Amino acid sequence: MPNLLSNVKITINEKLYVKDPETSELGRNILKNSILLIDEIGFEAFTFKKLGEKIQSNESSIYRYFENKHKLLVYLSSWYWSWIEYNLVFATHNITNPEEKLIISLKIITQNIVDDKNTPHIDESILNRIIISDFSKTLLTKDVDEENKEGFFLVYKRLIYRLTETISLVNPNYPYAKSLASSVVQGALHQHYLKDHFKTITNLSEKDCLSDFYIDMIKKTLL
Amino acid sequence: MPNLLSNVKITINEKLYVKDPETSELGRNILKNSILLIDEIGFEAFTFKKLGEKIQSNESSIYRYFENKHKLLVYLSSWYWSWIEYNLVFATHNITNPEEKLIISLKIITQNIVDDKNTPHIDESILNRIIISDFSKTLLTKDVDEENKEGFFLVYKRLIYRLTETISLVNPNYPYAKSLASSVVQGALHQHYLKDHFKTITNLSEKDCLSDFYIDMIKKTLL
DNA sequence: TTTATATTGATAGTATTACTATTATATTTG
DNA sequence: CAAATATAATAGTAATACTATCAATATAAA
Repeated sequence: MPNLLSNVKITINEKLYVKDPETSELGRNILKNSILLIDEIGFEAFTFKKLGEKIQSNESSIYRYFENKHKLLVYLSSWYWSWIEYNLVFATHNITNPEEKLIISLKIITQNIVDDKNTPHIDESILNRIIISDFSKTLLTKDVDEENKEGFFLVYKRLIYRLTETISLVNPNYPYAKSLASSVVQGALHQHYLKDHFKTITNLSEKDCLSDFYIDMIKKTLL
Repeated sequence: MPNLLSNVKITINEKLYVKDPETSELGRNILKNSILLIDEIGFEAFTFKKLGEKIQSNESSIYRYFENKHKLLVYLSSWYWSWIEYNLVFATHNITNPEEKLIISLKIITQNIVDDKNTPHIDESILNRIIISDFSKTLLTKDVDEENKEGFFLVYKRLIYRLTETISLVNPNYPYAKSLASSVVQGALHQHYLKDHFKTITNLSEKDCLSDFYIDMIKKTLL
């Protein structure tokens, strides 16, 4: 029985691409292999020329899909957050108890990601590593405000709105719901990064689960 | 009466520079104006050539102080975190009540920064803006592990150790002291960034104080 | 005071990046 | 089959991120 996601196409802001990469073989190849190559050599060293070599295609062909690597990264990020949002909405659907809904949401947001076989050209577990290392870079630029106006970060913000609402459902009087929600989403990525590169300043390790930290913190903060 | 800091020279890891910029007029000029220029045009657009033009010096002269702009940013970050650490140690000195010490620490870490007149060539309030926008970029590279081994991030980690200890003093049984400490230090920068660019996903605004959010959260979490 | 040494400035040069433009060649569609 | 579209190949430009060399100048040591 296929998961619902196999019938749901994730829609991305049109301003992020020149030509929709989901509509052609080359486009999907660009998505798939850009994820692999960014993970392999890092976003700074990643270029369209190297990607072209990897997929045996031409640099100029890739430029017909994406204006530059920054927009490709924003595209991949939007894709990722849409996928997380889908999982969140799906997992919390019909859950009426606010506390339970919040705990499920926190788990979805903080969990280790495994590949979703319904999306053959996207490996979510690798994409997750890219998000952990590189998502911040999409926000931390001189053009944020313009790009934000263009809607580049809508999906990300919508995820945070959802979490904010769930927080407010649990405790309507808590005055920092938005800050708490954005702290969790961004902080979870950060803790995963620390786990891999700065083990001395995190309690998270391979074996244990990040949601324990956040569930404990948020329960105490809200109740 | 001069502040103690006017007599304390902030020492930076020697591997971060080719020639110590604090030892010459040109070096101090590089520090001062790199802060201004990065703030002005953003770290991505910042180049040694442009900095050379700004200070009426030569690109090649700047390379004699710093290998590349990444190391300059790590240098500036180390400087910033040293300065914060100094303020923290100074402000919590002789405070024996753990809770009080924690609250003072949180205020130092989350506060809005104003220029410290004891350091004429560094404008801390501008440097703070750079740290908010660009500090993450020093950590999120393919070379983190190597650079971490070289001690590039020691000052930052030491600040987090200090906060961790203070947290453990308040509640020795709390199991996530390290993650909580690193979340606060990193999260505070993030909330400041949201305040300036993503007002809809934070409760922080110009008029109110970020420490309220963190003090509330940490008190509830620890007690 | 001369000499040695270190510092800075000016210029040139290289490899790579981040593109744009053009033309040729496939492939698909009407 | 003709027309339109997508891709590949090549070339070219401006900027970046350096390195190397050499001259000019300042400073310190003999």
